[in-house]
Amino acid sequence: MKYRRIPDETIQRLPMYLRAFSLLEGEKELTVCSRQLAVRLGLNPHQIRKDLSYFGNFGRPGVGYPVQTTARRIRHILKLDKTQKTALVGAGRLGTALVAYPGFSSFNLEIAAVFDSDPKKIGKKIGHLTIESAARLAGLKKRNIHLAILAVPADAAQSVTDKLIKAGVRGLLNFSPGRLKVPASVKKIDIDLASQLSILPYYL
Amino acid sequence: MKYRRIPDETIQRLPMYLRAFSLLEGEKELTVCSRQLAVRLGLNPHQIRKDLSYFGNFGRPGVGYPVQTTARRIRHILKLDKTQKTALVGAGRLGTALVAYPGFSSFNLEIAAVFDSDPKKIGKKIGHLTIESAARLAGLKKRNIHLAILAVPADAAQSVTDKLIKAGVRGLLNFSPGRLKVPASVKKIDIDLASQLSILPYYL
DNA sequence: GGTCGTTTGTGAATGTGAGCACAAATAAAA
DNA sequence: TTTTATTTGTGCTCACATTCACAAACGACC
Ligand SMILES: NC(=O)c1ccc[n+]([C@@H]2O[C@H](COP(=O)([O-])OP(=O)(O)OC[C@H]3O[C@@H](n4cnc5c(N)ncnc54)[C@H](O)[C@@H]3O)[C@@H](O)[C@H]2O)c1
Ligand SMILES: NC(=O)c1ccc[n+]([C@@H]2O[C@H](COP(=O)([O-])OP(=O)(O)OC[C@H]3O[C@@H](n4cnc5c(N)ncnc54)[C@H](O)[C@@H]3O)[C@@H](O)[C@H]2O)c1
Repeated sequence: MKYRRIPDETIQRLPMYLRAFSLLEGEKELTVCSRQLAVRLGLNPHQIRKDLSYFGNFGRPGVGYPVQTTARRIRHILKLDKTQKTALVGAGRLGTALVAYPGFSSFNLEIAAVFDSDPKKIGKKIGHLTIESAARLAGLKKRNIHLAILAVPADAAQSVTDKLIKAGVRGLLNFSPGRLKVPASVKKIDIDLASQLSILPYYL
Repeated sequence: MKYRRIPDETIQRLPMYLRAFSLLEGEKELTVCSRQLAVRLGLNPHQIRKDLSYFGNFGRPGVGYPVQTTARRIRHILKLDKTQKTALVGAGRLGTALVAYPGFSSFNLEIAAVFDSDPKKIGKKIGHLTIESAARLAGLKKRNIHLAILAVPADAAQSVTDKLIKAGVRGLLNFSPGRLKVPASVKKIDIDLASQLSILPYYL
């Protein structure tokens, strides 16, 4: 396999593939071909083959993809073969919903720390985690946490982000609306729920 | 202006433009040029001009875009000039966070009904809304609600979706993971938070 | 060992969005 | 009125993701 630039779009589809392979793993399937997988996921078999081929030869012609091996390799590519700890900042309505969500663990993702600035919330338990003061954000590097979820009000988002980056965070999932400035070395994903919902009426 | 197909990407950027224009409206600005707007939004002035030009001539050369008029026209395009009622199905952790979120109203979006299947929840108040039985979904058409947010567990998602569509819903914001089958006449937007978070470690 | 049906991997073709350059339009100044 | 400084709108080009087509690889069966 020659080197080719890997499209961001391909990376974005990997979790979907991983979810499918994990499911097949549970069903004790040994192999799966791109056609079956495409039906399951509602997309094009060519796309799946090309996506996977960026990372080397996963499958065997005439057979398909070995379920267990491929699942493992995708986990490795996404660095999900080790549990990835994530910090959550903002223990508000959205934040508490996210902490309680069990669906992250199947990807080996773990919310390992929760921060808030509200003195009334600090020290309270949220699941098995204790809400910490935002002043303690600087300690994230020592705790080996390099990812963060941002669920604070928009006007606090930039200052919290700056602190997070200073604390060594290099991946950010941002729920607050409005632009957030981050250096190029930090990967940021924005989820603007109001904007997403605003799109729907257009298609009515 | 000649007819050109409008890219989905353009539509997806319109809420962002609308938010910026609404803000400028509040600041009593009369006009804004694509360059200023681009700085604010962190993107390319050419892109903004091209996007807006799909919908006719918004701006005046040498001056820029009239703030109020343009805000109004974008609202009209997105059909946000009238309040758009939305149903929420699944009054769980995520659902309650969404109902309480005040950020939808600035787009003229309103969560106008909440449904759940849990008898213990039905009848309870959530904000100023009363949680209704999922059996009452069929009444959505009469209540003029054509949009829905899906915040139910994955295994209930498809059956609820089918009911929603039967009830006349034509736009869907789906938070449950896994593929959801909908007819082509229905616009569906998937938000898979676990997948999004799974992408971050790759870039570490 | 040879043939046949199946499935992968990948170079090439296609389609589409983003970026660019410039002409036309506008306002303000000369 | 003419000139100059801006800024829009848009055809064109470029970059890139998706789709296609086919050769090579593989297993099964004879
Ligand atoms: N709730 C939703 O459904 C929803 C939907 C879309 C977007 N959002 C966005 O998500 C973010 C959070 O929303 P929410 O509804 O949970 O808000 P919320 O007000 O319920 O919670 C925000 C929390 O952040 C904490 N906080 C404020 N400043 C802080 C700081 N500097 N450091 C640490 N913590 C701080 C507050 O104490 C509070 O607990 C907002 O930006 C909002 O726009 C929320
Ligand atoms: N909580 C999160 O932060 C989060 C994150 C990512 C994705 N999600 C997804 O969002 C969805 C909801 O998550 P949640 O954490 O709020 O779950 P939850 O279990 O807290 O809430 C689900 C609600 O749906 C109701 N419900 C179940 N079946 C129903 C039916 N047939 N009709 C109507 N209501 C029904 C339940 O009674 C419950 O109140 C899930 O699909 C989940 O995967 C949630």
